Amino acid sequence: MAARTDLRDDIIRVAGELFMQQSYAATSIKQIAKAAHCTTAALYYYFEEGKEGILRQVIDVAMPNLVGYLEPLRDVTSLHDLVVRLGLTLWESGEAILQRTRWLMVEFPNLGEAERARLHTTLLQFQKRLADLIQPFVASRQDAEATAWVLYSAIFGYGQLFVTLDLQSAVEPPNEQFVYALADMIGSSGK
Amino acid sequence: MAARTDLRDDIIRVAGELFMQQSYAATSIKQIAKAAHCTTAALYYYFEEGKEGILRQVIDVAMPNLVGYLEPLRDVTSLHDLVVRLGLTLWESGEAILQRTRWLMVEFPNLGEAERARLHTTLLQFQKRLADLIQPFVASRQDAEATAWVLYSAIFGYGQLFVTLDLQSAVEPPNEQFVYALADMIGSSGK
DNA sequence: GTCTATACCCCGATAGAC
DNA sequence: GTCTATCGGGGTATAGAC
Repeated sequence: MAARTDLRDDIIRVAGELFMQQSYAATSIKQIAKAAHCTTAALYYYFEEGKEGILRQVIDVAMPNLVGYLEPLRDVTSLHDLVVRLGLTLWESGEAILQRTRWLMVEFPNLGEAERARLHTTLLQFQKRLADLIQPFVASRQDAEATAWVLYSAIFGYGQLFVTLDLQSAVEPPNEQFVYALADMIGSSGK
Repeated sequence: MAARTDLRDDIIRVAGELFMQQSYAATSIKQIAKAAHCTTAALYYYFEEGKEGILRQVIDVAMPNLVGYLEPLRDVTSLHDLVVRLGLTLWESGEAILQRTRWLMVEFPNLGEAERARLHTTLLQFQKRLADLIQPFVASRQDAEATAWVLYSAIFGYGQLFVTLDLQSAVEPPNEQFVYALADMIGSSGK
């Protein structure tokens, strides 16, 4: 670890880790200061609004860039292909996203209007982009939108059940069966 | 409100409400005492383990009885029928369940081994029961199980997106389109 | 910019009166 | 059974030295 050049960034980083592990309410500024190797007074130098100011910065950084996961899927050749590749991609690299989404869900009641609006925009962008990818394989835009919601909900719900609620520790997670079953269903609904 | 006959039940009830609104960590026993119209000393009379003891009782009460929602669906005549009726049923009366599930998700890191195991059992029972209902309409038990996971994940994820993350305040929720799109996909995968 | 020292409050918990 | 009174500790936040 190099000599500290930017304490402010360190604070946001370690505060983010603590918030996600323990929730905002359960994390004290003394903990944050200790983890960032400074004192609470230093926190107040960078964040005049105190703990809430830190939270706002952490939320900014935590907003998931879901749309990025869809870029590599622009060349899919069928609905079945799309679902399978999206499922496998998310399964490989989606734990970080799930973590952050879980956290945003936990803190949702603490979020201000502006942050809620940003989160909604992010979620809706993903659904629209997903509908764009689905559109070539279905009859209408309305079908594409509805199919996108189903796909989104299923993947999201599966992640919440098996990762966030840790069902994967209780039963062997049916990852492949799930993805292929979903792909069969969605794929067979195309034109 | 009648004269208090059972302070203990009152404590569990109001503590549950506070925990679900604010999370366990953010709720103090002084708040609980005030809401239950008693002092903190009285809490310790009923709950020797203090705040954690109260949490355990609240969790007991909060465990969602998901399986109950499936009882009225024993006479479905097709997969399509099953999905539509389950979707509509949950949409009518499922907010309370979603609330409690959201809360269990928030508190999951605080849960002990025993509570986690009970939660997992509850979730898995629902999936098995769902697979039982699906089985007559598909080729194998394995298909029924996989379909049950897809259905469960989709409904669960949809609820989390639109209710817990309050997407319903940002866009008109596509409830009917969603249910019928899901029913078409799952229904067309039967035998 | 970062620290020491401290103010003031609410936290969870308990002893002992009634 | 329920209360009053209180303890020790950790919470957020700040003033002022360096």
